[in-house]
Amino acid sequence: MHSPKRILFLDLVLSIFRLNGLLIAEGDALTEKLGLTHARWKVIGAIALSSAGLTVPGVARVLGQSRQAVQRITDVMVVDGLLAYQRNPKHKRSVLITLTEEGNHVYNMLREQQDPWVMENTQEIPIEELDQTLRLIRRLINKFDK
Amino acid sequence: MHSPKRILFLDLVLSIFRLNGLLIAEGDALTEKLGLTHARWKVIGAIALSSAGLTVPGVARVLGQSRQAVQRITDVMVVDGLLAYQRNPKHKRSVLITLTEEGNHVYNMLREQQDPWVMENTQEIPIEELDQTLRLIRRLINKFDK
DNA sequence: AGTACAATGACAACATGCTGACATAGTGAA
DNA sequence: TTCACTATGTCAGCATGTTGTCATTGTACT
Repeated sequence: MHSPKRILFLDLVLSIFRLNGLLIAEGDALTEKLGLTHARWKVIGAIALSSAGLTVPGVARVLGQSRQAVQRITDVMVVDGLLAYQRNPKHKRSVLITLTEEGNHVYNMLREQQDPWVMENTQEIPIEELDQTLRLIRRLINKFDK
Repeated sequence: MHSPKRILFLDLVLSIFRLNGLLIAEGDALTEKLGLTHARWKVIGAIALSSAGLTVPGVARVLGQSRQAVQRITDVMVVDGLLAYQRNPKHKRSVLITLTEEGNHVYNMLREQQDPWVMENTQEIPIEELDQTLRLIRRLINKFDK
């Protein structure tokens, strides 16, 4: 009952919770000067990693959040001039989200903060370990995302 | 600058965010019948696992959260009869949190739900992979937890 | 084409996290 | 003992997440 695997898995779950909180704090500290928050950092990051355009529900799916939560954030970011909604050729109502000029500028500044942060926190970690961890995380995501 | 490692790491960060949300949803679904939420079973788990008594700020430190957030949850759980505050011999103001009889019962039922859930979600995953992933996650936690 | 079902936007209610601020209790050093 | 500093409880404001609901748009099947 108290198998090593059970302990290991529960430990992993709690660690995910913990790391999530710490990453949010890191993201907030990192982007404080840019007027960003972790919620906005997440949205910008998701959009930046997507080659094709993303809609609001699309960002929500990437982040594993409700579309309403994302919509609230993007609406504010549009008002703030960081994002813009563009006509979606594939959907009349569901617009595509794009970075405005200012949004791009902020994103570049975000990158300037983010790059040394990434460097600092991955330099002693072999790329193979990152890759293997990401694969397991994704495996779990697929398990629960149904 | 868009190095593979950078992309990999940012992808990992976003995946952590996503898995965190999914795990919370899993936990909520798992404990729905017990009248618990993820915030509450985190607190119950922390208290149940502590041999010595825990204060509110103590729970906060274990979970890596603000004491105010924990205080709000425990106050409600005391009203609901799951927790009780006990005089703390070491501190006049900061009381100890204990599980009531009902709280203990709920914790045991939580375990009964949790065990098969863990079994179901780890049976095809080699223990070595879990272990390796947990080690990397912890490595990151230690990096950020200062 | 028509129709049932899914996806989306919009709004609301609520849960949970954070920080800030203030008063009080506890601790340790002079 | 006294005093500065820390820890705690408490209250408030706010950011961000969830679910629920409803109207509307898209999609797929007959």
